Amino acid sequence: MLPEWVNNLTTKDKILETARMLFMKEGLEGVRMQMVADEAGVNKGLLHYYYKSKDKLFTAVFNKVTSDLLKSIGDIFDNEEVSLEEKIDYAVDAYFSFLSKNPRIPVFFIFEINRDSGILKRLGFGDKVKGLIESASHAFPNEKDPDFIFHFVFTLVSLSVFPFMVKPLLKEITGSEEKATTFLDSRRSIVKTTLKNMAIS
Amino acid sequence: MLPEWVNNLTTKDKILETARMLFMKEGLEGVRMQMVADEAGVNKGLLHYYYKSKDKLFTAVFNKVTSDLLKSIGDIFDNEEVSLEEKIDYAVDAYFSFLSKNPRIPVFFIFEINRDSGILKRLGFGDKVKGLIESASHAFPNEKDPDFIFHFVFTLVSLSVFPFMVKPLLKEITGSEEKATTFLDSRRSIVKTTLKNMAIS
DNA sequence: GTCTATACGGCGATAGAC
DNA sequence: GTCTATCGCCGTATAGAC
Repeated sequence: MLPEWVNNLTTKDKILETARMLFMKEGLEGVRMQMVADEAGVNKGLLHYYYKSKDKLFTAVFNKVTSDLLKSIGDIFDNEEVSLEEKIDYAVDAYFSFLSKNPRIPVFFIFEINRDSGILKRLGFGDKVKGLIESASHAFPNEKDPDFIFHFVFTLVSLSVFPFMVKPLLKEITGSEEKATTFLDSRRSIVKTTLKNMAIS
Repeated sequence: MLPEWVNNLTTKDKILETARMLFMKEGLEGVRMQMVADEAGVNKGLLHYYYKSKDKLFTAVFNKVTSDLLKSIGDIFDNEEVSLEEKIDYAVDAYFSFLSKNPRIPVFFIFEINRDSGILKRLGFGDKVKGLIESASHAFPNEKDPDFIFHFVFTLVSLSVFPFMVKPLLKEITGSEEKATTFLDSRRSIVKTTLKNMAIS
């Protein structure tokens, strides 16, 4: 159930990593401390020893996940000075690749910000995103206005994230996991084309 | 907290409607039977009298929500024989309007299908969606191939639904509920333009 | 149909031995 | 640091009066 590499971590990190996987799938209230202990192969008492309470453990997980998420968006614009077309190809590929490796992050994040609307303020997440948009704008020809940049990135994220979030439905419609994955991949070129159309208009 | 019209319902429906609102925000495990009873202004025993168990109540809610969701997609293509451009305008406006009235449905639905992957099969939801895509395809000039139709509808839904799901983040970034709503509205024309570009290519 | 009282289990959390 | 035992509460569900 757990990936191999988790076994090499310290007990504290092993707990955090296990909790991350469980919380991402089941949400805060769907997870039992006993589950985390069992999955991680450690004693339940240790969870409280290291993280004090379930809420604190959850917050630690949420922080980890959101920092991964922010970094992933930052990374996709972090490429050399090439043509706009190439930048778009690179960005879409990078984002799809991140989502393939972390398919649960978007649903988790979106569920949580809708359930507990204060969480973004507590983490100062709004400012971090603003900084990120700022730096993303450097990837574009500077004649474009800020509003356009924001809409452009927003479209990129919408089109890339949504297919991964509805993958269970795609699996049900297409009839198999493989066909759903194939469809996901066929979306990639649609996203690229759509963004290129948007950039030249 | 509850809308006025709920008071006119039978006790059974009052419970269902209250449960729907709570489950949509908090998820299955985040809701207490006592909460539902208190919000609905009825006795907790009645919840079991009418719905037997929490799980059964939840399933009743999920059924109600998904049938609303399916109907909303069906409706947006249910317009007269006008030009493709007008159809797109109509479809986007109709879908945005539905989402404004039911902003929580997408997050709820997506969270649930990812948490309990068997739920779609149990409800026969895949077939219902396939039938819907079929009927949606009649809204398009018949020279288009089925794959294109599917991608087109998928793009429409992706671009429309995503902004509503991240509204708490938009609120945090823009600084106020009103500005977030304004941004949501500015997305509407982007979605229309994007779809028109896609249709003519 | 509606309400009260209560049974029963599960869960988060702590104390304390090793 | 790790493990066992246990406390106390909370939540679902039921029994039974009205």
